[in-house]
Amino acid sequence: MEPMDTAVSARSGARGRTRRAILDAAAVVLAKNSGASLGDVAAAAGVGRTTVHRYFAERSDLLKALGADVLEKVAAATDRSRLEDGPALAALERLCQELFELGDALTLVFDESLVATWNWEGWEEDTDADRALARLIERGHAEGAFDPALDVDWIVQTLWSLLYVAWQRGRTGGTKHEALTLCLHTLRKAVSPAP
Amino acid sequence: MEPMDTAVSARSGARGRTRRAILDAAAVVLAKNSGASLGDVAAAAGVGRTTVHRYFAERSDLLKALGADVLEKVAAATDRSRLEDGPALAALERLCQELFELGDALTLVFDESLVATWNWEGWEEDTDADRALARLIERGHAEGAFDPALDVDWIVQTLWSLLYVAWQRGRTGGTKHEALTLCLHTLRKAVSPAP
DNA sequence: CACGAGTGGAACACTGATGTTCCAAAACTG
DNA sequence: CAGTTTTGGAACATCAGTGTTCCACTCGTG
Repeated sequence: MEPMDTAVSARSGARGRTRRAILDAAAVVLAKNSGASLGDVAAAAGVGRTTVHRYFAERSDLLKALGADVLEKVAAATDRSRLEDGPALAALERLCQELFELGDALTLVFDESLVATWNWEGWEEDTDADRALARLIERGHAEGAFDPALDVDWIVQTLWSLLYVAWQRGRTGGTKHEALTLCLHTLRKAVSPAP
Repeated sequence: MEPMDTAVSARSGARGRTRRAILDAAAVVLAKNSGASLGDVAAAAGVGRTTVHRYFAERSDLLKALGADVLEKVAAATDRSRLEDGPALAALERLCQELFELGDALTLVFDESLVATWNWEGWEEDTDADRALARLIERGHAEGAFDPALDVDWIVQTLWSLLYVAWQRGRTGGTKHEALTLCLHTLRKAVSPAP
């Protein structure tokens, strides 16, 4: 009855739930202010500051776990998108929709000072998700569905930045659905070959 | 003997130069890590920490001045772009080129925790530059040069995010010129009406 | 219901950044 | 070159965040 499979597994009921609460709260709080204190995170999670330290000894441990958590979510979203299926453009749009659901988590990927934390820890090597996306884009290029003037890296970065902007928009002004529509619409035109 | 005319004026030779050095260094350092210490900024500017305090009493004063400085630069870039002249798309591309030259300064605009600092200080009301850009986009809509599905705010945000991504690319990988080309190419397709 | 796991809060030492003061050295100005 | 301006650095008090320990409380689960 011990999951303990890969890196981060669901602990026994009570602990697992608290851990999640802290991680989720941290994502929300740190997305707004990457310099927020652990006290802020604790408050947002509805737990005591001591409890946070009980789960993550040091601040950097929390940040590292948060990074791993985001990575896991991205991996799951990528998986669900089945990037190998159907037309490349449609697959990219599926991925976009899935990633959009990650919410504040995707904001973290954009934070320089946050990413720097887990940058010097054997990271930076591409994940499976990164590779899958790269393969999709190459396929799109081969199929003539993607603009050949835009290299893989540029399309990846553009995708993320449009997601970021769309998420910010949903946070302040209009509907999330409307924001996603704009994002997809813009992305489609951006990656399609010039007419 | 008191300049103090408008907001930020050029002080007497020596002082003005030091002030600029600090402001420029702050832009570079804070762009990379918004939580950098004043000591870091001082070191990057090649001045003593005391000197920084001499020009900006509190940290928030430096941040505020930095914000004003960026705004000023954006205003100047907008001005140079002459947004009222010629086709809307061409004008937007001119603006894009000018803003790209701002370098690290444009990264600051993207930093949530930085913007938050000067957000609660009577800011947020649109500047002249904001209005000029909004007018340009509306003109583009009227001329049929811009996609009617994209509202003003979305186009503005997209412009800034593409600039951000392009600048990051220039910082790590390829040429600045190459990055700008990709940025312009993508922006053009993104804002043009769907075929 | 009883017992242990899980928790919150107070108290503490410690660290790094901040902001201030003072003074001697350097830089600029006339 | 004399006099003022500007500067760097040392020393200092202060403060907020961090990380630790301890103890009493309250869950939930058997």
